[in-house]
Amino acid sequence: MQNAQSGPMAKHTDLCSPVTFFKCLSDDNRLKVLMLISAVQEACVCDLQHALDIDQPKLSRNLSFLRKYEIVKDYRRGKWVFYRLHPALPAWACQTIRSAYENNTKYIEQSLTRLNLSLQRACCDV
Amino acid sequence: MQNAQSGPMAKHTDLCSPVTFFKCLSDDNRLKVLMLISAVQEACVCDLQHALDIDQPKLSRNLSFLRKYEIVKDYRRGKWVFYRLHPALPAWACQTIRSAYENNTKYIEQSLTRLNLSLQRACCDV
DNA sequence: TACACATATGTGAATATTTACATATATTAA
DNA sequence: TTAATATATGTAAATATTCACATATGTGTA
Repeated sequence: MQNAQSGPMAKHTDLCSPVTFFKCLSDDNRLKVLMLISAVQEACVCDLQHALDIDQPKLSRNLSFLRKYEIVKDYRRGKWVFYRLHPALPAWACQTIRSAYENNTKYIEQSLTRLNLSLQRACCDV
Repeated sequence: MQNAQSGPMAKHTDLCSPVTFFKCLSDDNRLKVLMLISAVQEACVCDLQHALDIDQPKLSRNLSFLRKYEIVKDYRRGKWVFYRLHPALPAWACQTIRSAYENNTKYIEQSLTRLNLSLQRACCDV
Protein backbone atom coordinates (compact mmCIF):
# COMPACT_ATOMS: atom_id res chain seq x y z
CA MET A 1 0.00 0.00 0.00
CA GLN A 2 1.19 3.46 -0.77
CA ASN A 3 1.20 6.58 1.33
CA ALA A 4 -1.32 9.33 0.93
CA GLN A 5 -0.59 11.01 -2.37
CA SER A 6 -0.82 14.63 -3.35
CA GLY A 7 -4.28 14.21 -4.84
CA PRO A 8 -6.95 16.86 -4.62
CA MET A 9 -6.65 19.82 -2.33
CA ALA A 10 -6.77 18.62 1.28
CA LYS A 11 -10.16 18.62 2.91
CA HIS A 12 -11.21 20.87 5.72
CA THR A 13 -10.10 18.28 8.24
CA ASP A 14 -6.38 18.84 7.81
CA LEU A 15 -6.51 22.59 7.93
CA CYS A 16 -3.08 23.74 7.13
CA SER A 17 -1.02 20.65 6.80
CA PRO A 18 2.29 21.89 5.47
CA VAL A 19 1.40 20.85 1.91
CA THR A 20 -1.88 22.70 2.14
CA PHE A 21 -0.11 25.73 3.47
CA PHE A 22 2.33 25.76 0.57
CA LYS A 23 -0.50 25.22 -1.90
CA CYS A 24 -1.94 28.45 -0.58
CA LEU A 25 1.31 30.21 -1.45
CA SER A 26 1.71 28.57 -4.83
CA ASP A 27 -0.54 30.90 -6.78
CA ASP A 28 0.54 34.31 -7.95
CA ASN A 29 -2.42 36.25 -6.62
CA ARG A 30 -2.67 34.39 -3.34
CA LEU A 31 1.02 34.83 -2.64
CA LYS A 32 0.80 38.53 -3.40
CA VAL A 33 -2.21 38.95 -1.13
CA LEU A 34 -0.29 37.34 1.70
CA MET A 35 2.82 39.39 1.09
CA LEU A 36 0.79 42.59 1.01
CA ILE A 37 -1.02 41.75 4.21
CA SER A 38 2.26 40.81 5.78
CA ALA A 39 3.54 44.25 4.80
CA VAL A 40 0.64 46.43 5.91
CA GLN A 41 -1.07 44.31 8.60
CA GLU A 42 -4.52 44.56 7.11
CA ALA A 43 -6.18 45.54 3.87
CA CYS A 44 -9.72 45.67 2.56
CA VAL A 45 -10.84 43.84 -0.52
CA CYS A 46 -11.13 46.90 -2.73
CA ASP A 47 -7.57 47.98 -1.91
CA LEU A 48 -6.27 44.52 -2.65
CA GLN A 49 -8.15 44.57 -5.89
CA HIS A 50 -6.48 47.80 -6.93
CA ALA A 51 -3.11 46.50 -5.83
CA LEU A 52 -3.36 43.29 -7.81
CA ASP A 53 -5.32 44.70 -10.72
CA ILE A 54 -7.51 41.65 -11.12
CA ASP A 55 -11.27 41.32 -11.39
CA GLN A 56 -13.34 41.19 -8.23
CA PRO A 57 -14.62 37.60 -8.36
CA LYS A 58 -11.14 36.30 -8.95
CA LEU A 59 -9.76 38.07 -5.90
CA SER A 60 -12.75 36.97 -3.88
CA ARG A 61 -12.16 33.36 -4.86
CA ASN A 62 -8.57 33.52 -3.76
CA LEU A 63 -9.47 35.17 -0.49
CA SER A 64 -12.06 32.49 0.07
CA PHE A 65 -9.37 29.89 -0.52
CA LEU A 66 -7.06 31.47 2.04
CA ARG A 67 -9.93 31.83 4.50
CA LYS A 68 -10.90 28.20 4.12
CA TYR A 69 -7.48 27.01 5.22
CA GLU A 70 -7.27 29.63 7.95
CA ILE A 71 -4.33 31.49 6.51
CA VAL A 72 -6.24 34.76 6.65
CA LYS A 73 -9.19 36.00 8.67
CA ASP A 74 -11.81 38.48 7.56
CA TYR A 75 -13.22 41.34 9.62
CA ARG A 76 -16.25 43.15 8.39
CA ARG A 77 -16.46 46.85 9.15
CA GLY A 78 -19.53 48.39 7.61
CA LYS A 79 -19.63 47.75 3.91
CA TRP A 80 -16.02 46.74 3.82
CA VAL A 81 -14.27 43.52 4.63
CA PHE A 82 -10.73 43.67 5.88
CA TYR A 83 -8.27 40.82 5.82
CA ARG A 84 -5.41 40.01 8.17
CA LEU A 85 -3.18 37.01 8.63
CA HIS A 86 -5.13 34.55 10.70
CA PRO A 87 -4.34 35.01 14.40
CA ALA A 88 -4.00 31.23 14.77
CA LEU A 89 -1.48 30.91 11.95
CA PRO A 90 1.54 29.04 13.34
CA ALA A 91 4.63 31.16 13.85
CA TRP A 92 6.70 29.23 11.33
CA ALA A 93 4.07 29.81 8.66
CA CYS A 94 3.82 33.47 9.49
CA GLN A 95 7.60 33.74 9.34
CA THR A 96 7.65 31.96 5.99
CA ILE A 97 5.32 34.53 4.49
CA ARG A 98 7.26 37.39 6.00
CA SER A 99 10.53 36.04 4.72
CA ALA A 100 9.13 35.41 1.24
CA TYR A 101 8.03 39.02 1.26
CA GLU A 102 11.32 40.44 2.46
CA ASN A 103 13.40 38.41 0.05
CA ASN A 104 11.36 39.04 -3.08
CA THR A 105 10.87 42.77 -3.13
CA LYS A 106 11.07 42.97 -6.91
CA TYR A 107 8.24 40.49 -7.19
CA ILE A 108 5.83 42.42 -4.98
CA GLU A 109 7.09 45.95 -5.62
CA GLN A 110 4.49 47.11 -8.12
CA SER A 111 1.55 45.69 -6.21
CA LEU A 112 2.78 47.23 -3.00
CA THR A 113 3.09 50.62 -4.65
CA ARG A 114 -0.46 50.41 -5.91
CA LEU A 115 -1.67 49.28 -2.53
CA ASN A 116 -0.08 52.25 -0.82
CA LEU A 117 -1.62 54.62 -3.36
CA SER A 118 -4.98 53.07 -2.68
CA LEU A 119 -4.50 53.36 1.07
CA GLN A 120 -3.64 57.04 0.74
CA ARG A 121 -6.92 57.68 -1.00
CA ALA A 122 -8.53 56.17 2.10
CA CYS A 123 -11.63 55.11 0.23
CA CYS A 124 -12.47 52.48 2.81
CA ASP A 125 -12.25 54.43 6.06
CA VAL A 126 -15.08 53.75 8.43
CA MET B 1 -4.57 45.11 -18.79
CA GLN B 2 -4.14 42.68 -15.97
CA ASN B 3 -1.00 41.49 -14.29
CA ALA B 4 0.58 38.15 -15.06
CA GLN B 5 -1.74 35.51 -13.67
CA SER B 6 -0.93 32.21 -12.04
CA GLY B 7 -1.35 30.27 -15.28
CA PRO B 8 0.73 27.23 -16.13
CA MET B 9 3.85 26.33 -14.25
CA ALA B 10 6.46 29.02 -14.84
CA LYS B 11 8.88 28.38 -17.65
CA HIS B 12 12.56 27.77 -17.24
CA THR B 13 13.27 31.48 -17.57
CA ASP B 14 11.97 32.43 -14.16
CA LEU B 15 13.72 29.69 -12.30
CA CYS B 16 12.49 29.88 -8.80
CA SER B 17 10.30 32.89 -8.65
CA PRO B 18 8.72 32.67 -5.23
CA VAL B 19 5.50 31.23 -6.66
CA THR B 20 7.44 28.58 -8.51
CA PHE B 21 9.36 27.77 -5.38
CA PHE B 22 6.17 27.29 -3.38
CA LYS B 23 4.67 25.20 -6.16
CA CYS B 24 7.59 22.88 -5.68
CA LEU B 25 6.65 22.51 -2.02
CA SER B 26 2.94 22.14 -2.65
CA ASP B 27 2.94 18.45 -3.44
CA ASP B 28 3.08 15.78 -0.79
CA ASN B 29 5.92 13.76 -2.27
CA ARG B 30 8.00 16.73 -3.32
CA LEU B 31 7.70 18.35 0.08
CA LYS B 32 8.69 15.12 1.79
CA VAL B 33 11.70 14.69 -0.49
CA LEU B 34 12.85 18.18 0.42
CA MET B 35 12.30 17.68 4.13
CA LEU B 36 14.20 14.40 4.03
CA ILE B 37 17.11 15.91 2.16
CA SER B 38 17.08 18.82 4.54
CA ALA B 39 17.34 16.31 7.38
CA VAL B 40 20.09 14.04 6.07
CA GLN B 41 21.96 16.28 3.59
CA GLU B 42 21.83 13.83 0.73
CA ALA B 43 19.97 10.72 -0.31
CA CYS B 44 19.95 8.45 -3.31
CA VAL B 45 16.85 7.72 -5.33
CA CYS B 46 16.35 4.20 -4.05
CA ASP B 47 16.49 5.33 -0.42
CA LEU B 48 13.98 8.07 -1.12
CA GLN B 49 11.80 5.53 -2.83
CA HIS B 50 11.80 3.32 0.25
CA ALA B 51 11.21 6.29 2.49
CA LEU B 52 8.20 7.54 0.54
CA ASP B 53 6.90 4.14 -0.50
CA ILE B 54 5.89 5.25 -3.96
CA ASP B 55 6.64 3.76 -7.35
CA GLN B 56 9.88 4.61 -9.07
CA PRO B 57 8.61 6.63 -12.03
CA LYS B 58 6.51 8.79 -9.78
CA LEU B 59 9.47 9.64 -7.57
CA SER B 60 11.61 10.23 -10.63
CA ARG B 61 9.05 12.65 -12.03
CA ASN B 62 8.99 14.63 -8.83
CA LEU B 63 12.77 14.72 -8.63
CA SER B 64 12.86 15.89 -12.21
CA PHE B 65 10.45 18.66 -11.29
CA LEU B 66 12.63 19.80 -8.41
CA ARG B 67 15.74 19.58 -10.57
CA LYS B 68 14.14 21.66 -13.32
CA TYR B 69 13.56 24.57 -10.96
CA GLU B 70 16.95 24.13 -9.33
CA ILE B 71 15.65 23.26 -5.90
CA VAL B 72 17.74 20.12 -5.83
CA LYS B 73 20.86 18.99 -7.65
CA ASP B 74 21.76 15.46 -8.64
CA TYR B 75 25.15 13.82 -8.29
CA ARG B 76 25.78 10.53 -9.98
CA ARG B 77 28.09 8.11 -8.23
CA GLY B 78 28.34 4.88 -10.10
CA LYS B 79 24.95 3.35 -10.65
CA TRP B 80 23.35 5.60 -8.10
CA VAL B 81 22.15 9.16 -8.24
CA PHE B 82 22.22 11.20 -5.09
CA TYR B 83 20.22 14.32 -4.46
CA ARG B 84 21.03 17.37 -2.34
CA LEU B 85 19.48 20.77 -2.00
CA HIS B 86 20.78 22.85 -4.86
CA PRO B 87 23.90 24.77 -3.82
CA ALA B 88 22.52 27.90 -5.46
CA LEU B 89 19.22 27.76 -3.58
CA PRO B 90 18.72 31.15 -1.90
CA ALA B 91 19.16 31.16 1.85
CA TRP B 92 15.56 32.18 2.55
CA ALA B 93 14.29 29.23 0.50
CA CYS B 94 16.66 26.85 2.20
CA GLN B 95 15.53 28.18 5.57
CA THR B 96 11.88 27.79 4.58
CA ILE B 97 12.39 24.10 3.86
CA ARG B 98 14.34 23.60 7.07
CA SER B 99 11.70 25.34 9.10
CA ALA B 100 8.87 23.40 7.46
CA TYR B 101 10.76 20.26 8.39
CA GLU B 102 11.43 21.26 11.99
CA ASN B 103 7.86 22.40 12.61
CA ASN B 104 6.07 19.43 11.09
CA THR B 105 7.76 16.44 12.60
CA LYS B 106 4.58 14.40 12.73
CA TYR B 107 4.10 14.88 9.02
CA ILE B 108 7.53 13.59 8.04
CA GLU B 109 8.15 11.16 10.91
CA GLN B 110 7.25 7.90 9.20
CA SER B 111 9.14 8.70 6.01
CA LEU B 112 12.19 9.74 7.99
CA THR B 113 12.14 6.50 9.96
CA ARG B 114 12.01 4.49 6.77
CA LEU B 115 14.78 6.57 5.27
CA ASN B 116 17.04 5.94 8.22
CA LEU B 117 16.35 2.21 8.05
CA SER B 118 17.24 2.28 4.40
CA LEU B 119 20.42 4.23 5.08
CA GLN B 120 21.48 1.72 7.72
CA ARG B 121 21.26 -1.08 5.19
CA ALA B 122 23.70 0.99 3.14
CA CYS B 123 22.59 -0.56 -0.12
CA CYS B 124 23.88 2.37 -2.11
CA ASP B 125 27.44 2.71 -0.80
CA VAL B 126 30.02 3.26 -3.45
C1' DT C 1 -38.76 50.36 1.06
C1' DA C 2 -35.73 50.88 -2.83
C1' DC C 3 -31.28 51.59 -4.42
C1' DA C 4 -26.27 51.57 -4.64
C1' DC C 5 -22.05 49.76 -3.36
C1' DA C 6 -18.91 46.01 -1.66
C1' DT C 7 -18.11 41.35 -1.60
C1' DA C 8 -19.13 36.35 -2.34
C1' DT C 9 -20.54 32.21 -4.82
C1' DG C 10 -22.77 28.75 -8.53
C1' DT C 11 -21.60 26.73 -12.68
C1' DG C 12 -19.59 24.87 -16.81
C1' DA C 13 -15.74 25.43 -19.81
C1' DA C 14 -10.83 26.00 -20.23
C1' DT C 15 -6.58 24.72 -18.64
C1' DA C 16 -2.98 22.58 -15.82
C1' DT C 17 -1.11 18.75 -13.21
C1' DT C 18 -0.65 14.00 -11.97
C1' DT C 19 -0.94 9.25 -12.82
C1' DA C 20 0.01 4.79 -14.88
C1' DC C 21 2.15 2.07 -17.93
C1' DA C 22 5.52 1.13 -21.19
C1' DT C 23 9.91 1.91 -22.54
C1' DA C 24 14.43 4.25 -22.77
C1' DT C 25 19.08 5.33 -20.93
C1' DA C 26 23.20 4.87 -17.98
C1' DT C 27 26.36 2.09 -15.41
C1' DT C 28 28.52 -2.01 -13.76
C1' DA C 29 29.59 -6.83 -13.72
C1' DA C 30 29.73 -11.38 -15.86
C1' DT D 1 28.80 -8.27 -25.54
C1' DT D 2 25.05 -9.55 -22.65
C1' DA D 3 22.61 -9.18 -18.60
C1' DA D 4 21.25 -6.88 -14.44
C1' DT D 5 20.38 -2.91 -11.69
C1' DA D 6 19.24 2.03 -11.11
C1' DT D 7 17.07 5.89 -12.86
C1' DA D 8 14.55 8.78 -16.35
C1' DT D 9 11.05 9.94 -19.79
C1' DG D 10 7.06 9.64 -23.65
C1' DT D 11 2.33 9.56 -23.78
C1' DA D 12 -2.55 9.49 -23.11
C1' DA D 13 -6.00 9.22 -19.73
C1' DA D 14 -7.53 10.68 -15.22
C1' DT D 15 -7.98 14.25 -12.21
C1' DA D 16 -7.60 18.83 -10.14
C1' DT D 17 -7.53 23.79 -10.49
C1' DT D 18 -8.66 28.14 -12.47
C1' DC D 19 -11.38 31.18 -15.21
C1' DA D 20 -15.32 33.88 -16.81
C1' DC D 21 -19.68 35.18 -16.48
C1' DA D 22 -23.88 35.61 -14.21
C1' DT D 23 -25.98 36.21 -10.10
C1' DA D 24 -26.50 36.26 -5.07
C1' DT D 25 -25.82 38.30 -0.44
C1' DG D 26 -24.80 41.83 3.01
C1' DT D 27 -24.70 46.71 4.44
C1' DG D 28 -25.57 51.55 4.42
C1' DT D 29 -28.30 55.48 2.67
C1' DA D 30 -32.08 58.03 0.38
